[in-house]
Amino acid sequence: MKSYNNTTYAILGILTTDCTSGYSIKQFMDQSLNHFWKISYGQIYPTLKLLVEDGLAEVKSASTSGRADKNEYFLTEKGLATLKNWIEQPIDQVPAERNEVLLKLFFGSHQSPERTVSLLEEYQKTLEARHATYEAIEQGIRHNHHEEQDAMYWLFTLDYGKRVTQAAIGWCEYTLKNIR
Amino acid sequence: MKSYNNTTYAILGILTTDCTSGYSIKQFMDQSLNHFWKISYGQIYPTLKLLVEDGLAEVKSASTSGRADKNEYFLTEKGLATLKNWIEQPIDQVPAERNEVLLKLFFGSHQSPERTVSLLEEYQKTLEARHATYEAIEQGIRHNHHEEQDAMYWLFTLDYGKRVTQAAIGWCEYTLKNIR
DNA sequence: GCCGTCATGTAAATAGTTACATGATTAA
DNA sequence: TTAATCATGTAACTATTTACATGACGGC
Repeated sequence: MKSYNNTTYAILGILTTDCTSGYSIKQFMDQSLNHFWKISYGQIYPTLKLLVEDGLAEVKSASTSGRADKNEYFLTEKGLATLKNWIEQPIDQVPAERNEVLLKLFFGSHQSPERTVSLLEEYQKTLEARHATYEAIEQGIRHNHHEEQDAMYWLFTLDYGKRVTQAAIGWCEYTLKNIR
Repeated sequence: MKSYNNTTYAILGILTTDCTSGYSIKQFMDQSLNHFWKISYGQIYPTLKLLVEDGLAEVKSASTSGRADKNEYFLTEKGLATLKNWIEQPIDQVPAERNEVLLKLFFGSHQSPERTVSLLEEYQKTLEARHATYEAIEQGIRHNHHEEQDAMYWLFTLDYGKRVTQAAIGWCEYTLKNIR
C-alpha cells in the first residue's frame, strides 16, 4: 500500500466528516485540529487532486446552482481503507517540537534579565490565550457535535492541549520567580 | 539588519559556547537542545558557509596537525550583534506543534478501542523515556557546566521539557482510564 | 458600490531531511 | 583488521508557506 504524508491522512480523515470541499476542510482544521495540525490552501488543493488521481476520493463538481465551481470530494472504499490502515500503524518516532521561546531563553545570558522576563511574560500571555481558545473549541464541540461518536476523541485531544498548556503556564510562573 | 531563520540563530548561539566546528555543533545540539531544536548536517554546513559569507563568523582551517580538514568557526562582532538583536526581538507567533499521536487519536472512532489503547500506551512509554532523557541531560549540565553562567538558562529549558512531558504522561493515564 | 465571505487554484520561495560520497584516526 | 568515531560536504527530494490571481454572492 502506497504511503502518504500525515497531512494527506489528515485530509483523508476530515473527509469522513461532512466536510466535502477544500474550503470547508480548511475551516474544520482551523476550528478543531488547530492545536496540533495546521494546513494551508497551498497544500489542501494539490492533495485533493492527488487523492482523486490515486482513487482514494471522488470529486463531484456542483457548478450548477448559484455559486460556481464548488468541488465536493467523497472518500472511496479504498480511501477509507487507506485511512484505517494508517491509523493502526504504530508511531515510528515522536518528533520534538521546535520552540523559539526556549531557543531564545537558552541563550538568555546574552541579554538583560529584564528582557528575559519580558520574553516569558509575553509567552505566558500567549499560553493563557491559547488555553482559553481550547476551552472555547471544547464548548463548541460539546454543543454542536455532542451526538457524534467522534466527539469523544476530539475532546481527548483538546484535553491534551489544555493540560500541556497549563503545565507550560506553571513553568512560566516558576521560572519568572527565579529570574526576577 | 538582514534576517535569518531560527536555525541560523541557533547555530550563531552555539558558536558563543566553545563549539567551533560543524561536527561539534551537531553534538552539542543533540546533547543540550535536542528537546526543542534539532538540526541535520545538511543544514549546518551550508549555514556555516553562509555565516562566513555574510561576515557573521570567521573560519580557520586547522589542516596542519593530525586529522585533516577541521574547520573552526568563530563569531565576529557583527555575528554577536546579530545574535543579540534576534534574542531581543519579541516572538511573532508561537507555532502549534504537530502531533501525529493526537492526529490518529482524533480519528480514533475508525479503529477499535483496543488499538487506541495501544497507541496511547506506546505514547506513554515514549514520554517516560523522554522524561528520563531530560533528567540525564540535566545531570550532565549540572556536572559539566555548573560554573558557566549559561547553565541556569539551559536548566530552565530542561525544566520546561520535564513539566510538559509530565503533563502529557498524566493525560495518557487519564485518557486510558476513560477508554478502557 | 464596497466589504466580508465563499471558493479554487498556482508559482515561487523557503525549510528541512535523507542519502550519498569521502577519508582519516583510534581502540578493540 | 574491523568497527566506531571524527569530520566535511553535496544532491535530491519532500514538505510547507506565502503571495498572487480570480471571481461570484449577499448585505449594508
